[in-house]
Amino acid sequence: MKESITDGRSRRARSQRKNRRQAILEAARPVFVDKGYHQTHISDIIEAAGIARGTFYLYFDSKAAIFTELLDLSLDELRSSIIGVDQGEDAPPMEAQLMGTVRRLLNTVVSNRLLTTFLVREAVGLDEQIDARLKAFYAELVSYIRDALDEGMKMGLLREIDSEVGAFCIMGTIKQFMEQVVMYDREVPKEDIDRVALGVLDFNLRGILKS
Amino acid sequence: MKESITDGRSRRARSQRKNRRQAILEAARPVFVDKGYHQTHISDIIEAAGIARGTFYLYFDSKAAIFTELLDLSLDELRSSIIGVDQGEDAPPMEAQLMGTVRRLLNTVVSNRLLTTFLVREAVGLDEQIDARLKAFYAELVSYIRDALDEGMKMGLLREIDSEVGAFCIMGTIKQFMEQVVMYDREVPKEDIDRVALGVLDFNLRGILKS
Amino acid sequence: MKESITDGRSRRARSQRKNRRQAILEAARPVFVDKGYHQTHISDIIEAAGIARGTFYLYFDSKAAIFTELLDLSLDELRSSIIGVDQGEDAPPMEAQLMGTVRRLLNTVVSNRLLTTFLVREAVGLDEQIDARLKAFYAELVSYIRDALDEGMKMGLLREIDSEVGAFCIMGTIKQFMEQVVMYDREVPKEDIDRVALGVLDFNLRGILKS
Amino acid sequence: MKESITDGRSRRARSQRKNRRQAILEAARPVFVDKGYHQTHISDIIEAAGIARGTFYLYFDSKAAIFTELLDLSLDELRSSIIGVDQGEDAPPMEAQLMGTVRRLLNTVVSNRLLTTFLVREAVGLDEQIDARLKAFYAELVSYIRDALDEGMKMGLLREIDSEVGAFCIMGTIKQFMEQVVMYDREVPKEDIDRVALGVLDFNLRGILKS
DNA sequence: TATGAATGAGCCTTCATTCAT
DNA sequence: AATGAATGAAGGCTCATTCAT
Repeated sequence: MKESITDGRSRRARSQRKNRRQAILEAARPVFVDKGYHQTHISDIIEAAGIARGTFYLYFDSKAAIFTELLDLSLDELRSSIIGVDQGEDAPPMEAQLMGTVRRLLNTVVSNRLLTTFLVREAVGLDEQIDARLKAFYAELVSYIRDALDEGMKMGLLREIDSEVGAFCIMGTIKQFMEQVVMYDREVPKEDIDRVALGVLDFNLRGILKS
Repeated sequence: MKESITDGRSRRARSQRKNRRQAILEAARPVFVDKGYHQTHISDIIEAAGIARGTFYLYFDSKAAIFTELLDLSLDELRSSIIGVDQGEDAPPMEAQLMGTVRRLLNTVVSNRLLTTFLVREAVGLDEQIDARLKAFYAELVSYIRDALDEGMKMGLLREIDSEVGAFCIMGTIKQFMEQVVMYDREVPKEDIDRVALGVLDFNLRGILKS
Repeated sequence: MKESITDGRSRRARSQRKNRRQAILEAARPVFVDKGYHQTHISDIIEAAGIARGTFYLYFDSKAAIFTELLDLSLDELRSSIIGVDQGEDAPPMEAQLMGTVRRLLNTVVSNRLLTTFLVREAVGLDEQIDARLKAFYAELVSYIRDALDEGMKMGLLREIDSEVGAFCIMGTIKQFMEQVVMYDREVPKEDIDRVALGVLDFNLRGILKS
Repeated sequence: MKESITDGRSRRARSQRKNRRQAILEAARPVFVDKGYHQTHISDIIEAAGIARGTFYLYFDSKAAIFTELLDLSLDELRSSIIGVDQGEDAPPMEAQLMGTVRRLLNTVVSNRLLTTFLVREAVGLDEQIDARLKAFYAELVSYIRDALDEGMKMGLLREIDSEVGAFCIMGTIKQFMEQVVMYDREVPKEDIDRVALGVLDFNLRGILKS
């Protein structure tokens, strides 16, 4: 009896469940962003989500769990805004491609300030697992950049530099940009982003030295 | 009467008092570095320092207070390793001077890993005051770099770039370096530092582009 | 939706909540009476109430809060045993009326020794707020008595005395009686109360002087 | 050698010691009065006395000890202002004598507000020993009054009342007066005291009833 | 599935007292 | 006798998590 009608029900249920999870996640995000991990209490989350205390634990194992999940989501979003630069590696000139990546990245950062905040503000020390996550993400990014640099050198487009060092320098400029965005949380006009993106790109490409 | 005996006594007392403070400070530093602010309990500190609970509060007002002091010390150390580059602005060639600064900075970072960890790991969200401290420090640094860039441009040594953007890009490469150092907390040989410092400098000066 | 289910549930919840509060209050009262404010620890209260530490803070903000509430309750009980003397001011002879009040008051005091103890033992100095509460209560009482005296004088029933002074003298005899009751915490037989009440009344009415 | 000169020294020493004790006591009194027992910390006392922490414990065993001593002093002062009424029991008319006592008592109270505060404000619950002290004092006072009443009745000067009840009623009016004095800690002019003392006496003697 | 009352481990801080100098 | 640094027991309160309904 119960089983017979389960199909429709459980579908709905499952979908509802997903929605609930999603809703809680979305409700929690700005809270975490606003108050930081430690200052965000379960009370804040359930209040923001409009659910009861117990309900929260129906969908998430712990405070750390929801935070980690949120972090992962953020990382994925950011990741996907970068990856894809490789696609169509054949034709477009190197510089244009890089410019595209940087611009895309910065735009993602700006339009997802909440997301970015995690990566910048909640850096390390919360939880072993979270630490590892972030570390891995950045390592991945650096590795990705390094490969791109190696490729560029092989193609004769780039100077012969220590690609490891170059990669994390680039990583550094990007992170710093993210931090700026997070810190001055005013609205940033599109053209400003472009100007800065261009500046960052220019810096990374040519450095500061004349000629 | 009180004053007459006090001289010798209080001198000793004051000196001892300073020593105690210093000792507690030094004992607390690695604990904070190791476990992070939140996971460090007063118990850990007093155990490390070999003092009683109450003694701690004889020298520091609170956990936040000792942490802030430690942070300030770190900031000062780092600051003093940077500032001073301007001195003798007349003769030494720009590049050499910059190289000196970068090398000095990186060396400071490496040889004070504990110190560096604060600046990188405990970034934000602990305490309004601590946040402000860090923010101010980095702002100061960026401002310092920007001035140097403006000067360099005026002297015709540097390309005409957005000095604001350039400054925080450089800041970013430095911070990233610091992070690397902190994360992989193996011993780093001097020559490696030099290699990387050179790499970072090279990156900042010439970027990655050929020619 | 939330509201629709809430009706029945929350009613029960609210009622239970009230019960819990009440239970804690009742459990705390004898503890406070027995050990005094400062010697009563949260541990004592929760032990007496048979609840967990956190539960206490679910219902009361602090130790001071529950004490204040208990005090207020006591004051109210006592107040209500006094006020009402005015009612039916037309017929009953002054003396009988007063006798009634005094008897009622003393009876309240005796049958609520716990209550009385607060007013006598925890006098002052615990907390600004608590102090103010007590002061206000006694001021109110004195004022009430003074008005009654003034009325009595106007009606020609009482000697012309300084009603202010008279009022606090009466207040004093009452408080002293309360103190006696609290101090010798043996059971007091009804007839004793009556005897003493009569004695107090007699004293207040006629003083000690012959004729 | 040491012993030979000890006479003079130890005399001076003993005298100094006495002075120190006295000085600390006097310094502590207003602090206790101002802040109450619990809010007065050893720090406050030694600061007021201008001595070192350890020195305090050279003269007093504990916080409770100095408080108790201060209390005893106060009680003695008050006691001595009352007792003495008996002296010259032969001639002076009862009323005059009583009036004298009351006036003397009230004056003592007013001119020793610090002293009085102890008896009123720090009433009970601090310490078993202190409690007992106060209880004993008041019991003694009541007993003294009761005896006087009994005497007065035997002499045919007073109405036949329950001397026990009468005694504590009188005690109550006195205590209430003390409280008033303590609570409104403005300066009270001599003539006011007299007026009130007269009022209190009048009340105690004749009550409130006409004729 | 949802609720929210209950739990209790854990932590920071205070302050009377001791004791080496 | 005087000092004041050191001690450590003790207590109020928080908050993530559980569980009966």
